[in-house]
Amino acid sequence: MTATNGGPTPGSDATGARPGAGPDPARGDTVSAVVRQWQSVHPELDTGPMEIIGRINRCAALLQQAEDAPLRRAGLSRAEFDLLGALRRTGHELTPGELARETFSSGAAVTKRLKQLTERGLVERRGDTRDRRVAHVRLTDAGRGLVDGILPDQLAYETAVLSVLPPGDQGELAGLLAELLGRLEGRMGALRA
Amino acid sequence: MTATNGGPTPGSDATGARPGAGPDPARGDTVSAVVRQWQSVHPELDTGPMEIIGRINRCAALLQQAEDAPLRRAGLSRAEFDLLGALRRTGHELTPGELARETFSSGAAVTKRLKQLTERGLVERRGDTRDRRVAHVRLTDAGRGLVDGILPDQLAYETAVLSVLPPGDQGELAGLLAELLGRLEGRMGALRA
DNA sequence: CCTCACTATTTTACGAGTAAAACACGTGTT
DNA sequence: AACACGTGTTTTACTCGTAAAATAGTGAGG
Repeated sequence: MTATNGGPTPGSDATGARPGAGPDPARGDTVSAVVRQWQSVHPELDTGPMEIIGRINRCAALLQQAEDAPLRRAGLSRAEFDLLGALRRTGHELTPGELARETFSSGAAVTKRLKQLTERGLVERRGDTRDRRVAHVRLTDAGRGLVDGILPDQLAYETAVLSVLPPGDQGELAGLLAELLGRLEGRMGALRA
Repeated sequence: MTATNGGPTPGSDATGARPGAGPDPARGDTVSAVVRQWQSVHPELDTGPMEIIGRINRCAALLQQAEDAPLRRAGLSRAEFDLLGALRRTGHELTPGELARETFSSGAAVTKRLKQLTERGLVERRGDTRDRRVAHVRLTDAGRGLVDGILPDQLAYETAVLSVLPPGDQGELAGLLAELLGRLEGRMGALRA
């Protein structure tokens, strides 16, 4: 997964939405339609969680689809971009293990991506001199150039997509998501510990 | 996609988070740390979109991981549950094509899932009498029982996970997500049309 | 009736991720 | 020194999803 996104496969909703029928902008989103269906079948259930979780999942799916456009133009998947981005933003070499943690993916996935990115000349590896188990990965000049070239486009694209919401709402949304995410991450950390 | 990250597979964040270091509950979420890193490398860029898209992606990844627990106990993947749920909440038979649209997945994926679910005795199919190309799928009694048995657990689990946010914030978040999703879906629909 | 164009569904080939096993090395202990 | 154990990375076997091709069937023209 990309550092930023981490979506399971795109498009799984807790609720299951109705894309078939064209969305009616005046009546709300597809998730609210699904929730109404459930309510009419099981009126006794509290469908509150679907209104948040279903929408987060659906938004993630839609945003990802839209968002990948500038990346794909550069021939990169989101996962690959996240890996390169982790190297770029930390500014120093990272080991495969660190990259896996940084991009929320398995070590095996990182191994495969590094293989491809190395073949494409975007990253280089060198072995650690003290501990020969570990490798150190860094961006090549081409890799750094690619990231720096794509990032502005990517951000501009995302800005455009999000511009359907007024800036005030964007700030509020970012704040609420930060609160939710912070507490979820704390809780997960607590479970692990 | 994500402005920052773009992880397609589960867990991709627009920003690329730092799970390696334990999250510090007091200092914010992993996404804000990633955004700070980007800012220090490229101070001229507007990283605003990452604060929303990165967090949505990351939340989706975390919630899905947590959320799937009750499902897996019943031996169902999220995708399978979505398919069964679509049949349950609409209350009538659906064709494979309708199921694909309803669950936001490809027809091929639906074909595979139907095969498995049919073998497990959770759904049944019958051919249309007029148009022999189309099939009609319905839940068996076992399938309906399974969905009705799981759904309350699933919702209770989701309620517990979301309880890290006070109810007022939950409502606000649901509202903002509904607005975003409604407009995104409208825009996508407009692009298609 | 035959054929062309279109639609619904399934099949095929393949890409990408994961978990678990396999490797390859350090490190502490005796 | 030798061994057991832990850790970093890669390999293996497998699942699942997709895109595109193949299959099957309808319906309008001619």
